[in-house]
Amino acid sequence: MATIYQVADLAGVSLATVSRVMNGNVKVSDKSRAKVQSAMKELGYQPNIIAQSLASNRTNRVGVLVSELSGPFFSYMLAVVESALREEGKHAIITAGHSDVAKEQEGIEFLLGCRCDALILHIDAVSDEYLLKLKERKVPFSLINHRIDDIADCCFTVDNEQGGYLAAKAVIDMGHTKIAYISGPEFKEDARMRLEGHKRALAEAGLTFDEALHYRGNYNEDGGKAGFDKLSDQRFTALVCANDEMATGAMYSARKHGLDLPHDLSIVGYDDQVFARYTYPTLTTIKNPIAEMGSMAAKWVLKEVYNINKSEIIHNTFEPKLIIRNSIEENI
Amino acid sequence: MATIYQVADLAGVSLATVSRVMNGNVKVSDKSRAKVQSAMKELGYQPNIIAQSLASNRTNRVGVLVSELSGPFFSYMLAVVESALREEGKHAIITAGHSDVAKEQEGIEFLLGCRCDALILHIDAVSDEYLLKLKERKVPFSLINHRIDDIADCCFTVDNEQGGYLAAKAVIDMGHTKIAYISGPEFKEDARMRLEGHKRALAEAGLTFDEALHYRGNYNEDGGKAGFDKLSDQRFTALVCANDEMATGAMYSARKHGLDLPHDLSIVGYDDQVFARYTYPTLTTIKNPIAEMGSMAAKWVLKEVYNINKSEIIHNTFEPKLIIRNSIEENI
DNA sequence: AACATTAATGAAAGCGCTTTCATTGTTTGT
DNA sequence: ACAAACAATGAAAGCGCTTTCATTAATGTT
Repeated sequence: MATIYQVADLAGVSLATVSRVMNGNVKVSDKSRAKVQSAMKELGYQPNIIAQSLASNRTNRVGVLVSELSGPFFSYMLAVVESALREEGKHAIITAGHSDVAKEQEGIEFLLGCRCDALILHIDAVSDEYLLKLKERKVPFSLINHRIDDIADCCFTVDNEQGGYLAAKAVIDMGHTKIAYISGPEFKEDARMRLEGHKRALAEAGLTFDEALHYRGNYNEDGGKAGFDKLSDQRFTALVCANDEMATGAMYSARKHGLDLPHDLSIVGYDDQVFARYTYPTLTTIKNPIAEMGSMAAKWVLKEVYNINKSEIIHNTFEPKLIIRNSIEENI
Repeated sequence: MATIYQVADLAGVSLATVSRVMNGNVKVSDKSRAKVQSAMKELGYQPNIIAQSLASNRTNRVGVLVSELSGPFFSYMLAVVESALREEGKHAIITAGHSDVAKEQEGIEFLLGCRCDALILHIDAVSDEYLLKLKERKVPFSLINHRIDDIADCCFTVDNEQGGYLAAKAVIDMGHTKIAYISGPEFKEDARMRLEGHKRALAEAGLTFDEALHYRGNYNEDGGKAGFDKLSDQRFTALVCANDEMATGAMYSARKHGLDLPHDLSIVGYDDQVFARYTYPTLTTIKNPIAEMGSMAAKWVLKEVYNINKSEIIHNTFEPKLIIRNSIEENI
């Protein structure tokens, strides 16, 4: 593998000049540049990025931490982030936090240990204090799906409250008034916000939120099943779930209880997982703009850390969208 | 950030000794080791892995190329690979090949440019010659889901022929004799092998493979729809699809044609995608041991490239498994 | 034509490690 | 007690770049 010395030799210039040609931030005469470039081509020269990193104190690595690597949700975001970074010659180092404080911190330390220039974090568990302390260390990072007011400019969030609102409104608009809700775990910010939005939609329609029609789930399919079982002695014509997994669980239980879906019960999910198109009936749900958020977080890093596309306009909040399928019906 | 010099100073030894303590491959007296370790702790020393890479010519990076980052299939494998590597302090650099020759080559070159110590490749399009030439360059790599005889020891494949066989056998065992097949794209090795297995099962049962009951699909949902539409003028009681997407497409079309599933038609998929549990009826399918393969590929790299767990036994072929759900029924 | 600027270049230090090789100090055998 | 062998250590070179600083060449000014 050719080194910069060999290029310099062949081109008849010093290695400093070769370096300048590569980096392009200092003037080099056209003649020298031409000589260097042809020497590079002749040798098939590829700079050693490790040496570049050491000398420049820039690794061109961006650490990405998501809750799970597997699962359609995060992997889609990863795909977007990776390609945006790669386009600019940056490498994504990815890892998973598994929604656990210790593992998330360990993941962050791991990425820091990799000497990443910046991090893109989708965290669930780690505390705001930890993150604020992290901000004081030198590594820049952005936050996906989590907002801390003091550092709002690097936070990219979707309006979960609005999503919760849209989900409830979908069935309200179809004339439902007895609406049950299976919420996500209290400790998750998005779960709390979705519930807020749900309540707002009810209030706006002049309906009261009834705790008897509320079950606190865990975001898993089981939670949906358990939720429906628990709620089944109540009367309601629509059921809104805080995510798609729980919605499918609820569908399962509802059918077990002999309900004809969607006729006897309208169900709404949240997230627009891939399988939402395959459930029976196909699931009406809320789609979060994951790709857009990932892409924006990548742009933020590119802009703030690498000074690429300085003119790019960064926005921090994203709107969820209602996806109507067959799991809801007019209430007659 | 503390450097090795500061540790050496504080410990009162040379930096060579500190380095030896870190790497642990050369004898150091207990006294020195203790001094060094306490100095490290005191300074909160973390070695600069970039400098280590440069000096040792080892980056501890493993490049991983998959067809798609998004989608449950690969992301699950990624998750397994990443955690296996991370456990040994190696970093996964991931990228996607999008089943396209140029993009796959570009991805490989990108990973090579990252100075990865090894690659784990899930390729669809690139030619065997290219890979064999790659083998001659110095970067070791392993292949997932693709076998080249000359370098079989680094290839990790699932027996797709057997999978095709199992899928067909599932409906044969239920008494079906008129069995249609929607295959995957010819250029994909796994698609060809699944078809082979399908034929073998038919032959074994004394049934003849009828080209009129065969549609060449594209592995997408559309392909499944188109396939069923095309086949619908034929008579058959079971339909085997070369993947789950096409199976759901076929289900959709079948229902449009007024069939009652699974009563009027038994359907089998392949891959056991997450959504297979959510289709209606839930999909009988073939599960590939993706996680096992990913894990084994990671172990191979660890063993061959990093000399970790030398005693680990590597095996190269994996068996698919039939997952029975509700989309098939006895033929009466 | 003599001088002041500016532009382009090269020499060399340094990034933080690993590893070779020479040099100590220590043990063993006789 | 003394040479021979060995174990532990340190000095220093080197990995392939970037970047500062000094130097030389080119250009402009009067």
